[in-house]
Amino acid sequence: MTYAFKEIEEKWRKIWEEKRIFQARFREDKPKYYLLEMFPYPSGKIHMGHVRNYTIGDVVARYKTMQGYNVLHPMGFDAFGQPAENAAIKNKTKPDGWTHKCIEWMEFELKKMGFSYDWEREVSTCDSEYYRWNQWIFLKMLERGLAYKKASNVNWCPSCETTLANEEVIEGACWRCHQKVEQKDLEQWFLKITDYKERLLEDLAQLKEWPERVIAMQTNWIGRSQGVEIYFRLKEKDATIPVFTTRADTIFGATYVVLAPEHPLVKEIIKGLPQEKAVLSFIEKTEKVTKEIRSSADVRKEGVFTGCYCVNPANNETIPLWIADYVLMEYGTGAIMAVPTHDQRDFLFAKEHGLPMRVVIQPDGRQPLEAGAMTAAYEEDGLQVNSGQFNGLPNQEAKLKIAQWMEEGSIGRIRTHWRLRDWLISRQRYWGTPIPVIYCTQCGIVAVPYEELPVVLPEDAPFTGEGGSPLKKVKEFAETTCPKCKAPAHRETDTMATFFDSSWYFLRFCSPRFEQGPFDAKEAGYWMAVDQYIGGIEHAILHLLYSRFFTKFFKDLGMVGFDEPFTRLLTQGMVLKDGEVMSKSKGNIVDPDSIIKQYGADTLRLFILFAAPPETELEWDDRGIEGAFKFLNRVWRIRENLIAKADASLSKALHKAIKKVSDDIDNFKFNTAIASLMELVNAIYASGADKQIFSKLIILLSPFVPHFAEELWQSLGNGESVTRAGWPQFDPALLIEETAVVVVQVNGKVRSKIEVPAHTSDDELKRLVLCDAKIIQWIQ
RNA sequence: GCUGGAGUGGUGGAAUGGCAUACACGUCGGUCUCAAAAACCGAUGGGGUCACACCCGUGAGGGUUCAACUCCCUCCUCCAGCACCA
Repeated sequence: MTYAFKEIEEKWRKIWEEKRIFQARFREDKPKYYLLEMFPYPSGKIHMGHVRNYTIGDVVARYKTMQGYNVLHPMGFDAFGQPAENAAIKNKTKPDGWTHKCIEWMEFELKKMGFSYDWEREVSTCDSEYYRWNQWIFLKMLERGLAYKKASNVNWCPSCETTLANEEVIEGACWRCHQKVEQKDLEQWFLKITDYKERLLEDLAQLKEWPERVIAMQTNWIGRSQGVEIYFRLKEKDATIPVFTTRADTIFGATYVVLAPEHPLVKEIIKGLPQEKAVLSFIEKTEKVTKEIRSSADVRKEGVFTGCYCVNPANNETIPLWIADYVLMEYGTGAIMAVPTHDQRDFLFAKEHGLPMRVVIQPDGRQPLEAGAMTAAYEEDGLQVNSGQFNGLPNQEAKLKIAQWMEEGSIGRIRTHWRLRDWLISRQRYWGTPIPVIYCTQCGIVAVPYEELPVVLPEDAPFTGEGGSPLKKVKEFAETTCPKCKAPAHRETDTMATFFDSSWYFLRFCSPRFEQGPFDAKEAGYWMAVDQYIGGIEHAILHLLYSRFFTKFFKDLGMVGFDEPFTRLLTQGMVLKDGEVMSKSKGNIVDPDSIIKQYGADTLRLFILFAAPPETELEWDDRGIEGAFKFLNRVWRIRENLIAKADASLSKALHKAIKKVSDDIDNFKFNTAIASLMELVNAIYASGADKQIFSKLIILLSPFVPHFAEELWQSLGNGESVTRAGWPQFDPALLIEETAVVVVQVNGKVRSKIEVPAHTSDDELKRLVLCDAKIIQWIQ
């Protein structure tokens, strides 16, 4: 017989809901704990990734509650976005209806897992009561010059028919549909995240409880690099080319300068030169080649001589000016000084085109380099040569000295360069937050007045799936009057990127029905920061960087008093089947719902926690789920075999387990926490448990398998819900062993084990060891 | 190329520098049963032995240490992120 999980789970879920047992109240007198899992996109069905993410969070939430914390554990939906729109096009429905149906169904599925959410705080980003605050935040940014519109070359996904932020382009493809991203010149809305680059970088140091790799990824993404901007004057022209370099120490080895084909100066300086035609045709040729092909490593470096010369400001040498496709307009100044001897790319280019080379750094104590004989650039450290007054210095030292020297002589400037670009937020799509701006022929760009928010997304829009924002075609929406001069005007018809919505939802959860602002500063002051955030690694840059940016913005507005929104971060691993990510196309999906039907939610929760540590990938295993189910039944049967008074040794085993489970949950080692409970259960099978010990076991199990634990807890007559039971304390006295097994090694090899009383003195121990028969034969 | 992480039984995975392989799956054996399933008990890294003893063993090779999966050095392989970033 197996336990009746279906009835049990339904029964307790209903009772918990009726008693509003997970409701979080603003109580400044109590220590708080804000536990948050990344809210889902309402696709309609939950998958194993959700189950894993939310089960991990639920264990911690329940554990912290039982420890006496006032826990905030909310849930909501990241409900704007393209899938709803695509579904609408396909099924000829409305995104709104489709989304709400999905939310309803997903809520139902999440509830079946027994997660301890305070559903009264639920928010959906597609509700105007939520997105009006997106608009409010946007206007605040507009006021401060942090939101601006500019024409530029932007990422364009041809299949989603919309622009994309840099962060949304993964290996040259759209993060959502994996189509190749193109470049387009468009006028778009940007957020000036670059104003916060220093703080976004520096404050990473505060995030001591974030995974290192996320810190590393963000550091890379922000991409600070320290160097010098050096000015190369053109010969016989009135122009100067600034180049950026991190290797000022190699300036005396710069034997030519290279511009990116798109460099604005190019067309101007080649005018009338014999090379003009060749240069123009080269530019045309590179334009056709996509960015992706250009940046692949094995492509030959192509280029062309401009016919112009410039002057190396360090040694006043006249050097040629080239154009090459390996120089990128979007990094640095779009121009480089080429040092073929000490940069591998320059080396290849110089070899290809027969350009001069000069060694300026010699390896210390090794065979000196000779430019003509080199087969690769020498990029390591060494001593300066051919470098005027800097000869003989170690290059790292020279790097600083040369930089200072150039600043003093006004031939260069010490500069810091950043990789981070401003965040492109306009999307040519319908299902998102309307950007609250009006265009007036008289007044230009006019903000929608705060009192007119929200700018509501019209319910009806034509979804043909053919080009352009659907909102453009909704006259009642697009046509309006200017708030300033009352003349006819039209609205912005682009909507905001959905990452805008999710950049502050954690603040909304603190006071989800607040009407005077995006959140109540007082309540947010109590609940924030999020003590523990849990979600997928795919947001390591995107969502996590944007949320950090928003938080700093709110701090500047005086709305919050902290710099960072998420104190501790856990990124959970993916759920695999047969070594591959579960996906429809591979047909290897295990549907959580079918597992719940067969074994119950508790078994699913237990398996997913036990099978692997949370940060690593988890291989789905049907036999493993069977094992989890068997374990629960094994626990279940203890109740029928309780004895009057358990052996003292069992009490010790229990206290050991209490310590182990507590420590392990604190450190997210759910798999070993469960293993220690299995050991305790094995001990109970060996010696028999009494009601008191069994009750404690149930408390320890309850964060993992809450329905199961609640049923046993109450059937033992323990009264009030196990969720209110209080986390057990272990008695340190019981953890002290009376005897210890001493392992005796001779020359590093285990030769004997002897059991001695706990406080045996060293001398006594030595004596015992030396007369141990097994040891004697090894110490001759 | 740079950055981060990983490599342990047949499998998922444990191990503050101190008994490598906890716990589970699988397999084998036993109890119960006419039988099977379930349940319960036990065995289970490799070599070796009737059985012990003993030897080998945490990707490879060195090193530190009385003692290394763990620390240091040099490699290899795999995963992830970024990448003609000047």
